[in-house]
Amino acid sequence: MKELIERLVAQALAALPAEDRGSLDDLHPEVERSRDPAHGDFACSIALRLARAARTNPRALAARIVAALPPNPFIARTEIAGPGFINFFVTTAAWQQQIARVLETGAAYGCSDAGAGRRAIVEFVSANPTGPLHVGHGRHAAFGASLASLLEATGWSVHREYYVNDAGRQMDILAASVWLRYLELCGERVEFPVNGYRGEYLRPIAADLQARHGAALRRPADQVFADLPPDEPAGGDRERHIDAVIARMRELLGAADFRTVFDRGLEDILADIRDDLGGFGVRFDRWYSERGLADHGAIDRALARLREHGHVYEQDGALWFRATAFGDEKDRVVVRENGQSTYFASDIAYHLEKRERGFDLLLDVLGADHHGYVARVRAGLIAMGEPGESLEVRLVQFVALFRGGTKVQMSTRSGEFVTLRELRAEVGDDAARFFYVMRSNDQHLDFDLELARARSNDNPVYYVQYAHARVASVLRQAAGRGQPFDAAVGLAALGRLGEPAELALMSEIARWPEVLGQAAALRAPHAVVHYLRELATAFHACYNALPFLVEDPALRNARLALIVALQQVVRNALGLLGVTAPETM
RNA sequence: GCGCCCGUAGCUCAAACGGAUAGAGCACCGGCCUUCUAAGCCGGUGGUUGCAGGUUCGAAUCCUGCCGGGCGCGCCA
Repeated sequence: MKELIERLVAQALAALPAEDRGSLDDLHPEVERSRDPAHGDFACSIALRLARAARTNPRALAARIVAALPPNPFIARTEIAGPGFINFFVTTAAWQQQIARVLETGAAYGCSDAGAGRRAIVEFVSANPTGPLHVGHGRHAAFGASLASLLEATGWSVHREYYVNDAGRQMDILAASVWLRYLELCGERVEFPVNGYRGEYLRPIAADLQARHGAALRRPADQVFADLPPDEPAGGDRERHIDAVIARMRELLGAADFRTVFDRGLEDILADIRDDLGGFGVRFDRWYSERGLADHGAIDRALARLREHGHVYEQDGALWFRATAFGDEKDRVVVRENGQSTYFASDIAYHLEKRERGFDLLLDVLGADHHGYVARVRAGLIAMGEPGESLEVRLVQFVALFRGGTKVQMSTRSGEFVTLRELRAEVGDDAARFFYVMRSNDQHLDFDLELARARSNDNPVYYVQYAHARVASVLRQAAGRGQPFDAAVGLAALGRLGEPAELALMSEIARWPEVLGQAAALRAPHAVVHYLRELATAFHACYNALPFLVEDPALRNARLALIVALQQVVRNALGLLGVTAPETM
């Protein structure tokens, strides 16, 4: 409906003399839902906007636009109100035909081709494979997955990717940690480094290693720790100590066996993450290896591009990228004095590689603590001759868990409730997916565990799912009475729908394409959650106000068509959020 | 110190590009089940949008300055 009115206004504008259109020819006729029913169903403020540029009276301009409006059977009337708003009153038939449209288009109702087939790569989660996902990653997963679905539903070609940080020091520390746990299993006495990964999850991985390789990777503990710089508890430095442990491990095992341990840790943890996310309904098209980046020469290509464009220089033995020339606050090292490329070099290489793969939109979902990284990577892209706007970053704020009124402390040490897996087990996947995207991604999220698991009317997930199940229940009742829903009869009798509660529900149903389009454009899955609540409210109100299973077959099937349409929209919207739509509750 | 994000009802949060009287949920108060699931509905109380200025027909939204909270400022990853 909104789209229709926008088209009508656009046509009216095109018919106006140039001086009325002002200089803003590209101005989109912005039609929005009226807040106040007295202002009609839709309102357009175009006259107010144009009046400034055209230096005319907005109300007079509005009158000229209205006069130029092509007649349309779905527009009952228009009026000019306030400073120059054009209010549109829609006919009942306009709402009714939306119901027919829902039944015709089904799962596609609400979808659009706004993205025009452009290719987007959505990178999200990308947590280091050094341990299980925690509740913060869960929010990234839920947000990223919903965002990807939103884009797909609005005509984008979407590729979902997880960047696996399988290189670098953190992974070496993981390998050393796995190995030390393995040595313990073999019977060695190990003083576990303060800076190692101390989580219990490494023990099964060490056991896996032992099952596969027996004692082949065992080395005496005194050899391992002989003459190492002391760890922190012994008055030393934790960083130097762990690095020395890693170096010793390499020395004692040799490159090949070091890699064996390293890969065991990486693969086991990655398998766990994959399984966790899969169970959470979050899937990726590709798990992109950071190591592969270097292997395929992507880093070299990126550096070559920077050189070509003359944006690097040498200083203090290192190679620097002139980031300041592209809006960053300081220049960045890309190749260290020791010849190794930096993490930043990998980052820009990865993003260049995304462009090489043909993506128009590089959408990164990152933790809020990574905001400093955005300007840098964009600078890199521009310097390499790629459009800076192709990179779009959405930051996800932190999650605080609450049980009842009290905050759940989330330190790794306390061993309390930290993993996504535990959260899923406690509240269920539906509630978790829903709650994670309930708030705008740039707001801190207070996740109320008790509310999420509550099987009560306070719980918004149940409230929405219940609307879906309730329709299913009504349909079962109808069938049980020997009067199953007859869509043909219902569609033919849509003209019978006109009660206030029915109109309100039809209007909400008609809003879904608007909500979906806007949620995708604004990258705002939370808008879908808010809509779902309002939609469910309109349905529950209708349920209480009117009986559906009435004697008159025409009216009965018309009402059933209405609630079947409602059910379809609830299913479509929940589906985008990765939440199930149950038949019974 | 510099930079980014945030500050809206008692609580948790909405409000695209500046639009009409700032909206929901929870909590609180009062009603509605012999009838399709009360996991529901209806009504009510509740606001100087952190503070002070500015821009204009119009500001929660844009600009400036302050106050409060979070995060970032490595040849770490």
